[in-house]
Amino acid sequence: MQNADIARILNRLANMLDIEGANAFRVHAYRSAAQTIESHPRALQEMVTHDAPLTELDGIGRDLAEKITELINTGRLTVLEEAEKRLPSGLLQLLRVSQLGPRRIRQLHEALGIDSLETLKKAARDGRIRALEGFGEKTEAGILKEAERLNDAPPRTRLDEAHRAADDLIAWLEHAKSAQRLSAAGSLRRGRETVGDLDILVSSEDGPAIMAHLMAYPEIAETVSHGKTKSTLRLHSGLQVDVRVVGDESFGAALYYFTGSRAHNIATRKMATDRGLRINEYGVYKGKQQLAGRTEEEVLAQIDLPWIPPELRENRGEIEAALEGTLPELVTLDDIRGDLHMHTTASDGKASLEDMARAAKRRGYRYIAVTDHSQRLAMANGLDARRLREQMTEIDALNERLKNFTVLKGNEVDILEDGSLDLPDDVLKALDVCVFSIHSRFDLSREKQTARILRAMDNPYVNILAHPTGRIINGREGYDVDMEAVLHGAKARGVFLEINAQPARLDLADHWARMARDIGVMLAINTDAHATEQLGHMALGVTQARRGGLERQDVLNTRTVTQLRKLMKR
DNA sequence: GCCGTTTTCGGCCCGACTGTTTTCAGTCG
Repeated sequence: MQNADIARILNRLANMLDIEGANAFRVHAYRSAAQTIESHPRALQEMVTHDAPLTELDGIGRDLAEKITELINTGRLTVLEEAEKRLPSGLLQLLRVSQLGPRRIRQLHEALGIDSLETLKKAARDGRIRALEGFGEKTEAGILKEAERLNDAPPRTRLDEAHRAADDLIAWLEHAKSAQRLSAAGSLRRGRETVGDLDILVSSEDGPAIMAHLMAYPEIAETVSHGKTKSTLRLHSGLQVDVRVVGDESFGAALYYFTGSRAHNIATRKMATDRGLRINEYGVYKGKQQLAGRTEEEVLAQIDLPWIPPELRENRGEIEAALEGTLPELVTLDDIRGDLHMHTTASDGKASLEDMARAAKRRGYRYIAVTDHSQRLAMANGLDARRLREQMTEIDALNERLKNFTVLKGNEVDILEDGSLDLPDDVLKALDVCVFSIHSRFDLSREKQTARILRAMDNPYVNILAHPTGRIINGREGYDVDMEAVLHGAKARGVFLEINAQPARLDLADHWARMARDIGVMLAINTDAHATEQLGHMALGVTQARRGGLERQDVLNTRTVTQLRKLMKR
C-alpha cells in the first residue's frame, strides 16, 4: 500500500463523513492528514513495518495512527466500511459536480432519494430539483449540464500517480531472476498528462517465471487475465496494468510497438510496407527473416528514420521532421537552472523562504523566484504591499548569506475581474519577477476573459502568466479564453507564459505549449511549489514541454540569472 | 479528528465574493 493509496482512502472517508454532516473539524482532520501523507517522503507502510511512530507526522494523532495501521496491516478500514453501509457509494460521484457540495448532496439524497449521477440527471430532467429549497431553475440546468459532461468522461490516472505505480512495479519485477530489460511503455512513456492503463514490458527467456513472480506482487487487487507472456491486472489503486514478456532480441520492437501512439505506429508501419517490410511487436521482418528488434534505434533505422523521442510520437508531424532531419532537440531536466514560481509560509506555503531557497540549491539550481500570493487571496494569507516589501528586505539579507545562488524577488499577483492588478505599480516595479494569474471569476465569457488577461499584460511590470487556463486535471475545465490571442498579445508585449508543473494542473497543455513555440513566446516551467518536496514536480513540467516540442532556448528558466533579469525588463 | 496546555477540554475554518436561493452554500489556493 502506497502513501497515495492511504491518502485516497482517507479523502474518501472524509467526503463520506462530510456528506453525512459530521463535525467539520473532524472532516478537516482527515483531509489534512491525507495531504500530509501524500507528500511525505517516507512510505508509511515501511514506517509501520519498522515500528516508527506515525504520530510524528503533522496532523496525525493517536486515533489516525491506529486507523492507518489497521489499513496497512489488513487492507481494510472499519470506519470506512461502516460509512459505506450507511451511504450509497454513488453519492461520492456527485461531489465532482461543481455547484454541489456536501450539504446539497445530503439534501438531494434526503428529499429526492438521489444516490448517483444517473438519478441526479433524471431528477434534473424531470424538473424536480428546482422545487427544492435553495435551488432554482438555473442551478438545476447547471447541474444537469455538469452531470452529463462527467458521465461520458471516465477519469484517467494522473501522470504522477501512474509514474509511481509503474516505478514500484518495475522495481518488483527487476527482482525476478530471468528478467533482463524492463520499461514502461504506452502513454506513460509518451508522457501524456493522464494515462488510461499501464503497459509494462519485460524481456526474458522465461515468460512463465516472470508471470509467476508478478502474481506475488502485493498491490494486485484483481487478476483480469493471466498467461505465459501477458497478464492483465487491476491494482488496489484501481489502475489497470498490462505486463508483457518478450525475448530480448525483440525488446526494442515491443517497446516501440507498445509505446505507440496508435496513429504514429500506423504511419510508420505503412512506411515499412512500402519498403516490403513488416513491423510488429517482435521486430522488423522481411518475409520470415528478422532484420531488427533489439533496440528502437535499430527498428527505426530499417525505415530510414532516426530515433524519435516518445513524447513526440503522436503523428503530429514528427515523422516528417525525422525524415527531414529537423526533429527538435528537446529540453531536458538538466537544462533547467531555476524555478520561478513558488510559495512560502508568508502566504500558503509549508516551508520558509530560506528552506525553499536551500532546497532549490540542493537540486542544483542557480536561482529561484519567491512568488507568494497577493492580498486579495486573503484565504491564502496573501501579501499586501507592506508585507511584500518586508519580504524583499528579508530576501536581500538571505542573498548575502547564500553563495552561487540568487533568490529573485517575486509575487504571484492576482488579476482582478477588470484586468487590473491586486498590488500597486510602485511595488510591482520593485520586483525582479512578477508572476500574474487568475484565481476568481472563472465564469466570464471568452471575450471578457481574454480582454481581462490582455489588459493585465498591458501593465509594464508583469512577466509570466501563471497556469494560463486554470484547468484542474480530473477536476474542472479551464476558463474559456482565446489562447491564440493571449499568445499573440504576450509576444507583442514581451510577456511570457508558464507551464505549471503541479501534477493536477500541467497548464499549459501540450498543444498550447506547441502553439507558444510556433508563435515565438518563451515559456517558463515552474513548479508552483507549496513545500520543498514539490520542487520535484519540475520533471513533469519538462515532460509537458517536451510534448510541446520545446527546445532549451524556448524555455525561460534555462537561462542564466543575468539573461533572465534582462528578459524581465520589458 | 488534532493539538497543546492555562492538561483532558476548547479552539481549530482562513475570508471575500457570487449567485438568484431571499439568507447561505459554493468557490477560489
